[in-house]
Amino acid sequence: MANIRDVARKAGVSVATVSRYLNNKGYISDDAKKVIAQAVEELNYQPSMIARSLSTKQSTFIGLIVPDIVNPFFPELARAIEDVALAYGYTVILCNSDEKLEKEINYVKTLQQKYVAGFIVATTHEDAELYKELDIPIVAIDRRIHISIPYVASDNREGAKMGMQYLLDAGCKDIVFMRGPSGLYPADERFIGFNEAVKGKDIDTHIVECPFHFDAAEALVKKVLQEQTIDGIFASSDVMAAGALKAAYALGIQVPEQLQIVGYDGTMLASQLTPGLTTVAQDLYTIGATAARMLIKLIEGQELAEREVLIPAELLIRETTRSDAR
Amino acid sequence: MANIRDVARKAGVSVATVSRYLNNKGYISDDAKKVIAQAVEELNYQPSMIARSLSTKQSTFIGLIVPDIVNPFFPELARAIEDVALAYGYTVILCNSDEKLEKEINYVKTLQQKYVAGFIVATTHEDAELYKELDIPIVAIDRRIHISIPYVASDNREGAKMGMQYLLDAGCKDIVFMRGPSGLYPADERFIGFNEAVKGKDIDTHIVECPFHFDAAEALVKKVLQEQTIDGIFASSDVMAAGALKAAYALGIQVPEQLQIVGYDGTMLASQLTPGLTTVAQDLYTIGATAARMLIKLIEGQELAEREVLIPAELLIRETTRSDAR
DNA sequence: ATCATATGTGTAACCGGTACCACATTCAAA
DNA sequence: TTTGAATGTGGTACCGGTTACACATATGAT
Repeated sequence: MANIRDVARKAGVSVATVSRYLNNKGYISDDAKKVIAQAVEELNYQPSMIARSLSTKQSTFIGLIVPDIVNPFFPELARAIEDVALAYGYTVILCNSDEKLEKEINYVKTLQQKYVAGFIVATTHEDAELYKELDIPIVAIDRRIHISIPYVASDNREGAKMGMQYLLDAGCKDIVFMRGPSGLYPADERFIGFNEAVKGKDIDTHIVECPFHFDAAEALVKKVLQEQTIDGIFASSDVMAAGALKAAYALGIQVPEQLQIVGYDGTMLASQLTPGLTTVAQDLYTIGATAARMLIKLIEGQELAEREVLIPAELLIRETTRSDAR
Repeated sequence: MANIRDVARKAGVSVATVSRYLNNKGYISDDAKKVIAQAVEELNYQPSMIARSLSTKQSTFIGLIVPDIVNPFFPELARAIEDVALAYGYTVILCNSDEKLEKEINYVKTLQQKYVAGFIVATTHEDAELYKELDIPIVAIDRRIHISIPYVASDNREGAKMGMQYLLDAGCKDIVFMRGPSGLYPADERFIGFNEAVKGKDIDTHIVECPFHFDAAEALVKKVLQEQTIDGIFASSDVMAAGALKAAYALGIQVPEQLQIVGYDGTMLASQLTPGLTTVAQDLYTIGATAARMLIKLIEGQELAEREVLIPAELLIRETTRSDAR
């Protein structure tokens, strides 16, 4: 592969001029531009990002740390991030932390050595010292890290309120709220939203805490449904809701006739389930794209208009709830 | 951040000695080792991968190109690849080609500039000149590129045969086979396996071609079910099967009582559906891990024992088929 | 005693860019 | 005419590693 000196030689100019041309920086005559463009073309020259990185101590890599790539929530986010990163000339490095802090730390270290330009992080471990002390740009996504770190997520509180309100309107009187792990910011927010919707209403609610995993949710709901009669479940994620649906099915409970279910997230999974899952949809694409744009701004030294952005959620009504009940 | 010269100075040796120490290469006295280790420790030194890459023209990045990250099949593969890459000190760069050749080409170019060490590719565009001409290691996964390029996938032919056989054993007489896009290697292979299972049997079969997308599958199956009576569907992917399930549900057709469905892939989706989807499970983790190990061998200049490996598939029997029919 | 080989270390060129600084030239304002 | 800013270009040190080569010493074989 040709290097910048080859181009300079062929074009009959200095490497400095070629470099200026490539970076659109400083003064260059039209003549020089033409002759360099020609040489670049003929040699099929592509600048080495590695050399550039070494020299500038910058790179066009973005590290994306997610806790569980198999959870459909994260690939949808990743897709959006990837899209805008590509548009701005950045490349995304995928890191699956498996919800282990240790792996997160390991990744951050490794990627620093490789000069990543910034991180987008969905961490399980809030308030992690790790990130606060890093001197490269970071944007937190879905899960907040620290007030000092820019954050983008959906409006979990309003979303949960909306989902719960819908279940109430649908006539449910005996509702299980499956909350996510306590201490996890979005899970806590959704819980607050749920409480706001329920306050003052004359209904029975049961709170259960559940990790964002299918199997755990299924087992938990099965147990709950065996112990008491319930006519509504509001799950804090689509995966959980899928587990709930499966549990109801196993017990011969009809959805939505006997039991209505609302999920959260708005992933593909929700639409692919049978019956289709009514869910509070986060605008995953917008969240991911916004986070990516914010990070790139940060990387390029621009100011952020807002350090915290909440994207409104939207209720997607499908078949696990009864619209006729309204 | 400290560099190698700082370490050398602190340890009172030359940079060459430090480099040798770091790479475990050439002769080094125990004294030198000790004093360098000390200096590395004190300075919290971490070698720059960028500088190393520039010098050696190698890197520890692996490019992973997938056609659709939102399809649950690929994240599960990615997870495995990522796991073994990490274990060997490599980092995975995620590229979502959106099934567009143009994006694939763009990625390959970009990553070459960044000196990726190799690619793992699931391409939609077989026989792509692009890859044949690349002079860095490549492993094809799921979808074959060219005989010259190492390939790992599940044994699609046997898998399809097994799935179809099961549907036959379950008593289905009127079966729709939803094949994937023709020309796509795994789709063609599964079709062959299907034919092998069906040959000489006295049953009606209907072949429909369908992309690996939920919506298309749902619409197609709905149409088919309205036009004729069917008692079995063998779908070429779990996502397709989910669409079929949804279509049956919409038409009030009971699964598995009136209609039995078998999927293909063995993704999480299959287990999360209600009823649970009987499916021919590819060992996604093994496939991904094997591909990653092969690529790393190639990168490190070792010979491959086999250039083509097929991982056996396994039938996962769940609730969209009737075991009692056997 | 001599020579070959193994062991150990340092110097400096090189990888492919960037960017500081020096040096020309042109052109308009003073 | 002088001055100085704007425009245009080149030389070269530097980023932080690797490694070929030179050189020194110890060890063992002949």
